[in-house]
Amino acid sequence: MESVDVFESLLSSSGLCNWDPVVFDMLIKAFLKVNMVKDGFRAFRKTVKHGMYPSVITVNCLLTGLSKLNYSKKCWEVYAEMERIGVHPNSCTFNILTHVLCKDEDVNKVNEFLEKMEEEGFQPDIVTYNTLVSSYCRKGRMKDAVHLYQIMYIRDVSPDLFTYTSLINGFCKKGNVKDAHQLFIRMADRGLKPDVILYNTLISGYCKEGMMQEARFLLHDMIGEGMHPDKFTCSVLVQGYQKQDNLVSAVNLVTELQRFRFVVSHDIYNYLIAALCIENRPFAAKALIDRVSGDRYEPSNMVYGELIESFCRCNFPDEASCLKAEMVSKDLKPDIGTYRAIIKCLCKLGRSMDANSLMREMTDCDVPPDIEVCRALINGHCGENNFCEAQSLLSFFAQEFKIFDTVCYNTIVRLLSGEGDIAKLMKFQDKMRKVGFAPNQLTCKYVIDGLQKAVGVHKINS
DNA sequence: CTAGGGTTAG
Repeated sequence: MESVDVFESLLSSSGLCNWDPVVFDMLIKAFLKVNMVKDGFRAFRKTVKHGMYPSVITVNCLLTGLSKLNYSKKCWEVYAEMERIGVHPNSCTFNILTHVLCKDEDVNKVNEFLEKMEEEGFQPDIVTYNTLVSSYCRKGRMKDAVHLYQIMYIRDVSPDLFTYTSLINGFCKKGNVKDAHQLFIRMADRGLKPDVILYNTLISGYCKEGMMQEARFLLHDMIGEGMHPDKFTCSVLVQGYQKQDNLVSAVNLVTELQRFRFVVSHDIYNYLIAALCIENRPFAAKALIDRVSGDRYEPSNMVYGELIESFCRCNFPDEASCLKAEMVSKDLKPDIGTYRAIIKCLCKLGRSMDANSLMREMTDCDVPPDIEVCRALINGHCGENNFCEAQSLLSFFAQEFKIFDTVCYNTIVRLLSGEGDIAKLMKFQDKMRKVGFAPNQLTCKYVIDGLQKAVGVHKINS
């Protein structure tokens, strides 16, 4: 839609000045540069329709864009079009299309295509070989991959880091870290220096096999070589430790990397903090936050929530409240789950009055309480023999928030019945009816129990 | 300087 406008306006304004058809070439490239592949494709078609020829480089950019979106069919359309209008493909074109064929798992077609490429006078180069090797590796066809790797030496196209990364990754994926490492050593013998991606690949292989010591050794090796472990390195190692339920080592690793001032993604911090919270180790989680918060890391709303809930599960409501206050001071809005956790925890620990004020705070912040909050408070007050507060909360929740918790209602009825004060019971019943509570079977049973108790009748049936 | 090839895993 937009490309039509841009193309047409470019076309219409070209009459007003000296212009060069290269502007349309640039337009296509510009679309692709900002990842507007479809617009680039449309602009390409229109350019051709108006009898102009985009450059090979531009067509190659277009093919790359289409290939990345897996629009294979469109790639071949473009290729046919360039033959038709006489834009000669070059080695990049062939490599891009080889990649397309490899992705589509068309092995026979790949060979056919390579023959055609040679007919047109292009020898497969390092990129062509790497594309093929990586394709074999991805499909787990290591024998074919290694065979091609040997052919590269024969044809005097020396394998490079890309080749080795594909092969090492291929072996690792098969669980064959030994061969992967051997290749790594051979590569070094041939004078190639592994880069971060290559280290990551092998480290990931070891992590997948649970060989964390080897993985860690490689990490130190790469640091010793002056390389900077990246997010990828960190995430692979953390996941490796996690797979062995070794959260402590994962946390230690991350703090070590952070001390070295290497990039640790905030996702990793979030992940580890969440994991510690789930394992009910809120103090460790809090310590991790404190240690890394200098690292431009700020816990999100969700992380705070998880931490607070973890403290609550472990019966540390004051630590939880403190964090909640910290959230508020940072203009983060605690959600219902956070409030609910602290309220439940306080009630469980016999501090229902403290929970009350928290409930007031949440309603002041326009976070309406839910039935769980209602139930926790009422049960809490009942447990602390504060029936009065329980009763007033029951009607408060009903009136203000339309929460009618029959379970709580019946609990109070049962307790009042147990006290044997019929007048009080009836007064309560009456009040509750007015705010909208309807008694059910269980309510009636409790009321009858209360009456019997009051008049001293012993139960006949138990 | 210039387009094309290599790393996790959900």
